[in-house]
Amino acid sequence: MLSITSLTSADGQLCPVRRVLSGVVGKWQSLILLSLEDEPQRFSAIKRLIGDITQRVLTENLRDLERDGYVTRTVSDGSPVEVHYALTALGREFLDLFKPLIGWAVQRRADIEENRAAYDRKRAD
Amino acid sequence: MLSITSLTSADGQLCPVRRVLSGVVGKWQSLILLSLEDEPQRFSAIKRLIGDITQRVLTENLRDLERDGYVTRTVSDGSPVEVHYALTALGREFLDLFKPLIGWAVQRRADIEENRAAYDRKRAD
DNA sequence: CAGTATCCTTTACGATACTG
DNA sequence: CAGTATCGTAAAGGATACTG
Repeated sequence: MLSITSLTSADGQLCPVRRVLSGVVGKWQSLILLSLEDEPQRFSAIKRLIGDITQRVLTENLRDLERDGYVTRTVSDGSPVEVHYALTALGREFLDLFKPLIGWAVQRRADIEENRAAYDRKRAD
Repeated sequence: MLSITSLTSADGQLCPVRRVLSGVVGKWQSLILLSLEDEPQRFSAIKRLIGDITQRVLTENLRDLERDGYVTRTVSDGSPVEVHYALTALGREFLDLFKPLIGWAVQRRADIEENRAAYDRKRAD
């Protein structure tokens, strides 16, 4: 049963399942995982692929993703160092479920924008 | 092609596709849509089903969901008024793609919590 | 009942400078 | 190169009181 009761919590904390989801569907996390889909990438490559993310925020998000087990972090000794990030099986599992959602957003984007515009036109009267 | 390039933007704005996703995978939106899955609900029923959401935030989120076309809002004349919210086809489409993600989070939750704990143990040395 | 209105706090994020 | 450290801002959300 995937009812809403499995996601609600009385106290001020997110229930564990919501905490899992919020750790991965946020503004940056899914984008970072997507940047690793084809092959492992170095820190600077991820940053370049995403474009509009600051170093600080990327570091922060990568740490959280590593902590939860979505990516691995590998440091090669040398100077300057190279740090490679790669998807784990868990990260790939998530991506496989999330990508259909991206496809849907691409398909439906125009409809949603039209809905929004229509709603705003009505309210403007 | 569902590459990352379809989601990145050079300027400070979210690209349109990311804007769509951010409007629906946030902290409350998916939960609200889930509360409407079986049948339309009144405002107070949604609030009760979710539990930890304030009236202000629920109102705000419902408006945005209505604006984008995920839910309809129907006011019955009477006193006091009854307001019913219901899923649209668009809202249902989203839920159909999002629910597998919830199922996955339920399955994987324990693993992820263990990853987190293991990571924190390492860092504690 | 279904909201508004106000105020306040927290969290995420951006910008920038610095470092092994 | 891959971060850390600091500072500042803006948006989301919580608490509470009020209303047609």
